[in-house]
Amino acid sequence: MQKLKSSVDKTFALLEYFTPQKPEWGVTELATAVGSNKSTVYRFLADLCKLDILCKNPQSDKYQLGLKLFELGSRVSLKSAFVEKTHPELQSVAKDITETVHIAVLKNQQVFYVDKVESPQGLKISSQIGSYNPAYATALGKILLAYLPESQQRITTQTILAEGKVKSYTKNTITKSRKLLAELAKIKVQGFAIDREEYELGLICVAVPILNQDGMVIASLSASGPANRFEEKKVTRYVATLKKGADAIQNKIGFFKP
Amino acid sequence: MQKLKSSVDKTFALLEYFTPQKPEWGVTELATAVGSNKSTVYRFLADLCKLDILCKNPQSDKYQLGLKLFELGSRVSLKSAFVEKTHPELQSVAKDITETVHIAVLKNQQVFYVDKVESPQGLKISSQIGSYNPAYATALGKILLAYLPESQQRITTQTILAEGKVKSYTKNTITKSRKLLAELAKIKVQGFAIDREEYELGLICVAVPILNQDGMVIASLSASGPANRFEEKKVTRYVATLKKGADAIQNKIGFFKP
DNA sequence: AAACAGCGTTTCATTATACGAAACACTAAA
DNA sequence: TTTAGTGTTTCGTATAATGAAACGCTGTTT
Repeated sequence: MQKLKSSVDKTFALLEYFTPQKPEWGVTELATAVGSNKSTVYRFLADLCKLDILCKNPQSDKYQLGLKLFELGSRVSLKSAFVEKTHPELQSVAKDITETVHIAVLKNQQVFYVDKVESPQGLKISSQIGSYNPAYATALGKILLAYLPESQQRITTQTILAEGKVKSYTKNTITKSRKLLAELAKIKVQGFAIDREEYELGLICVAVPILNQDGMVIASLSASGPANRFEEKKVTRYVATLKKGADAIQNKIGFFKP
Repeated sequence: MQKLKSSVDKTFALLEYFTPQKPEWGVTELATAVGSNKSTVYRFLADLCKLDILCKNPQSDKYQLGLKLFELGSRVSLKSAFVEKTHPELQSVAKDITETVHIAVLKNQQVFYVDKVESPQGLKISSQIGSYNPAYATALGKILLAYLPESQQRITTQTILAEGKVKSYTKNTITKSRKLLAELAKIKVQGFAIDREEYELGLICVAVPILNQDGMVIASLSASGPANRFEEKKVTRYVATLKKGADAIQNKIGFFKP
């Protein structure tokens, strides 16, 4: 704490100590933990308490995170804050692969496109941020399904493939429950998903998962383009690049709980 | 801002300006809004940005609340210990009733909104998690007051309705102490509270209590929407659904210290 | 093309405020 | 009663926050 210059830094450095593992702190113990003076820490805690950023647990008489922080946290616009963090990574992946890169989440059991960086090449897929695509017919979607907790996976795939709702977009589209579950199992083993013209003829897409600290899938990252540009050896390279990108994103937003 | 002494105060005074109504601020406009110097505000924003408490929207090039704040908000025990458990129940109640569902607690003698699930219908009330509303003018608040221990109830209602503090939000708002106490007694007998346009014209809200194992009220659960959708017979059904939800929540949280 | 206006950002001398050692006020145990 | 552990307050000193002004940039107007 002594090396930090601004009060803003010091304030949030203190708040960082209030973790789920150690949610309550007394003045003295926190002061020794941060290596700072008792009265300095006391003033910070008292100030933060006045603002409800912290509050005192009456039982233990120690400080803990307060309701104001809860309020401020609820105000954060996740979409913009999230994209803000991940967009640069998409850019560097797209630059490396030179194909269009997407990041998507599962929403209403469909693939929801959160952000994209377009391929610099002339021939590229058209897609719309904020739009939906079927989960069973896209690499992004299959990743999101594959990494679902098993209990959820069964229910979700059954709902998705329910009679009358399935559509064969191409001759490659997976429409049978057994085939899809087998595909999902395979995807989880190999660590990436590939969509070989299952949604649109001539279009191939490779996707990898983005997991949080608890190993839960929170999003998927993909590269997609015309089939002729996705030979086997290139796919291997793309997957490696995508994984690096997914790692970088995980480190930036690792705590995120959907 | 000029009257605030500590940097902690100044920091959070600035953050307060980032509301759902105005989530983005430039340096100059925020400086004039708080009545402070441009460079001072700039330094605060830049510092907060470095910590991810704020971030810059690349489109507008303005500052907005960042992911770190979301993370800190998620760490508040209220959220980790309470909201995470109760949210699924809110969802199922909201799905059944198809109106916006809120859960709230009493804080500083006001209604504090802890969580919500919005109505799927187009016309719905706007509310902000983490914000406050007057207890005497809302169904959620009247429930929380009605189930207070008698000794506390007298003091609290008197404080709330003290001269000069009461506000008639609509012609239906209860502002007299005797009327409010009678209303609270009635609520406790019938087991639910209803706010018939007492806070906002056109808005009706029905609420039931959530009690802990000791029979103490710890929160209230409500459904609210436009008056025309809350006919008498529907209210009866809503109350039944809310009570089922409240029961489920009680079983999940068992013992909770408010 | 030049001048202007409006931003965000940087600089730097001034001064307000954050700092820490020590004292103080409790509480609980020895 | 003493001791040791809290949280809290005090006050002279040191440092970090401050604001006017300048800077650099962008887009618009003349």
